[in-house]
Amino acid sequence: MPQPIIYWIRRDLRLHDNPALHYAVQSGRAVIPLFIMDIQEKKLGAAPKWRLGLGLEYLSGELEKVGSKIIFRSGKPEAVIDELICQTGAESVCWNRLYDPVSRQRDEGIKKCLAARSLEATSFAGALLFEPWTVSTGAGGYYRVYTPFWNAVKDREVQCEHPSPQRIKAPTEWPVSEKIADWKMGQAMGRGARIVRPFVRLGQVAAVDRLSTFLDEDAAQYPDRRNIPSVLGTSGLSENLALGEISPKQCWHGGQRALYEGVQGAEIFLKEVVWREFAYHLMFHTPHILNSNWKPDWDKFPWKTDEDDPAVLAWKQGRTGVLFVDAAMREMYVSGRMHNRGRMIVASYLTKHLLCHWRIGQKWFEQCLIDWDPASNAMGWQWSAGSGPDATPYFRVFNAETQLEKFDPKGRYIKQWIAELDQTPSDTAKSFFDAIPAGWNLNSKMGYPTAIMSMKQGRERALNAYETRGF
DNA sequence: CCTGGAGTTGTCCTA
DNA sequence: TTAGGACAACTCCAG
Repeated sequence: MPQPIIYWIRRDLRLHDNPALHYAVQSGRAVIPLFIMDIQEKKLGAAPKWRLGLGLEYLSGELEKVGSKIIFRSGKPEAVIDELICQTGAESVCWNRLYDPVSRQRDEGIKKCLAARSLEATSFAGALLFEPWTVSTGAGGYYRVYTPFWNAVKDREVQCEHPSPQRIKAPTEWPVSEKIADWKMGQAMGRGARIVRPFVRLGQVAAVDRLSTFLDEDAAQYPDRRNIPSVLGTSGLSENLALGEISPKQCWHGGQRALYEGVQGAEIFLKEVVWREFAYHLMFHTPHILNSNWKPDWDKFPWKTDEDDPAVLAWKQGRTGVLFVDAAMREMYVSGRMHNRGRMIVASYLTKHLLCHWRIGQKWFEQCLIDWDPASNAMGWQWSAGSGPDATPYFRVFNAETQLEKFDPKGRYIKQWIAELDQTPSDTAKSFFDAIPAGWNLNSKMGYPTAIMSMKQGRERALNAYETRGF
């Protein structure tokens, strides 16, 4: 009997269209699915960490249906893998690739270590349609602008999906596993976990189900409804894509099918999937996008960096007195997500009206979003702030009041998330006060705050600062 | 190397 | 009421 193979699980919590798992199963060996709690996972934001824990528990259940399970271990990945190899006699390790600089460096090191001992280490493209080094401009560089990137990939052939394994061969004896519950991955969520839980779409089955419903029912109205924050007009799949509960390939093929059938919103949906690819393209080629101004000139811009600034606190707490901003911030706290339009508005407000550094917003999103993704989050914030590639022009300052009239004329979104102004507040709006930390000392009886910064004055101040930005 | 068209998501003023 | 242009300048990218 051949020696077992270790399948290292990272952000690919699915059985369907999982190239590394497929490879492991096809090898004919016994497969040992392994998840490692290493320093990177320990440092995840509160909501993403909690959500990852839920995803892992679900995946473990899925694996059990086909005769397998997850071995949970904590420690440095090299050491953990080494130990598991010793304990099981495995001669091979496989995984789906990640593209952030820290993971890349780590994985490269592990690959070298294993190769030096004549052990097989194989990695696969499971998280992206178009890996960053396979897309380049005519001059051979990477893309800095979305539209040419889109044009470069839109007609590419995308490989078929890998089928789900019907059965996964188990080792004759399972190695010991830690208990994921002991890791307390939801600890930092505090009492928010109970509130957010009903909003989670957990696991590959629900994700595929949502993709089908979206393509069959919602995609036709996607061009208009995706901009309305009070309705589910988007696919809402970011949460599942972030953890690999659905693959971009599944989205791509589904979208292509809809396009072929003449569904109105199909192309926009495909473009959105490619925006995710573009974010990874940028992160791969310019990793500094994650933590400093992509355009270094912006280092001179006088954003406020004090995270304890009362304005920053008001922004985080959804108490700026600007309805659209506050509704969106509360939506994030209660549901673990935020509508795309909300993200643009709160980001414009923080960086332009309040003149606060985009890093403050980026870090807060990293704590709060269950669909948090390093590449998309960084790109989005830098786009809003103006410091990023292909960014919005400096004079484009969102007016949260105008936006409300345009995209929420009946006040439905506000009713969903703001309790104070309402005789009979909605349950979601009330639940905000149950989700937030008790230390914030807020309750729905406090009255809605007056605006900490007027739309007009904030706009003028921002335009001034951005015009004389000193470079 | 040069050239020219284009660049996710807005706002405000004017005619 | 509505439609169109200004708001900057620059970089990107294909040809």
